[in-house]
Amino acid sequence: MATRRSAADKTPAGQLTEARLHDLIGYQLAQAAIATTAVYNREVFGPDGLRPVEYTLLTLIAENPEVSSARLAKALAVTKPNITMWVDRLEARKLLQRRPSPSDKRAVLLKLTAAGSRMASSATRRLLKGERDAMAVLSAAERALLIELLHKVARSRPQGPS
Amino acid sequence: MATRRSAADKTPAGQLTEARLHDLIGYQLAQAAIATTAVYNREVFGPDGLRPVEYTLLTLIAENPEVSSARLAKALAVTKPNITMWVDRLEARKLLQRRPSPSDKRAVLLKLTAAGSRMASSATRRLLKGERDAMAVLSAAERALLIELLHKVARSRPQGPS
DNA sequence: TATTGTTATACTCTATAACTATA
DNA sequence: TATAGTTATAGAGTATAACAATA
Repeated sequence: MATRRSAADKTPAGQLTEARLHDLIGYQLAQAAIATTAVYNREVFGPDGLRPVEYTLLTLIAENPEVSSARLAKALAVTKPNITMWVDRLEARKLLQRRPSPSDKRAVLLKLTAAGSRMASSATRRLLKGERDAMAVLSAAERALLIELLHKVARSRPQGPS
Repeated sequence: MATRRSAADKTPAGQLTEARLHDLIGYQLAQAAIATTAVYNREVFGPDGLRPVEYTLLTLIAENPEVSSARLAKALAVTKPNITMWVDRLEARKLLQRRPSPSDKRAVLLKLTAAGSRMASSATRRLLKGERDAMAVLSAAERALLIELLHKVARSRPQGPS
């Protein structure tokens, strides 16, 4: 397959031709991420000093109370030491707490503090509004469709016991 | 707006609930990128040792002969010193050449060597096939639609003289 | 034997600041 | 004054290896 080519086949900035990259999902994801990162930096990193990983961790922990580091590492496709480092920082900021698991004495259960919970919620609210405003070219239906298609791509991720 | 929620509202790996992140384009882009990165690593980084930025630079230069570093920096939303470093590496591998611009004595024009051109082309071929195979859940029409929606998101990027 | 989480360490990538040469 | 490109340097983020404790 080949999608329609047009004179608009230029990079959003710099005005370079990118016809050969047009059909590459990986490249187009990276270009789109430049836009969402700008929204993130304005709405969350600026006000709260939260890194994208930190925001994501807070939100996943909020929704999955007492989740373990190991499962978070798998969900985000990063290593365990990396999670340890971010959890250290979030704990130092008193946004979450570590508690020993009663059932498995190796495991550490993670739980947000009230402050962490509040910060995660307000960040989500600002992000949703920020993205909606910045990407007003997308209708509600188009946004929903985009999300579903991105889900399909994400689910194609190799699972494996890695 | 709120898109349909379901029991399938879990991270692809780790099986964590992610309902609050469901509608965030930035998060879903990151999750989708995990899948495309896996394809990239298998199809290009493994065989050719080319980093994603390197592949992108080669391809943009192939399509925009004698492009300048400054325009590439804008297109990829990175700094000029960063481009200098990658161009250094690509030049050391004899995949591209630097030539002084005749019209503007400050500028350096970039041009692929035959080897660089060959590598970029074959990488693109492998990536397109690799993505198509890995993301077979997407029909051709869905892939085309996804690309168009990602384009719309990318075009929402703040332009500015930065 | 495998897994959880941590520490110590090294590497990769990107950015900022300062400089030159030219426009 | 502004821009193109480079150098030098520092910072952010991630990974690998090795370990202790537990399953």
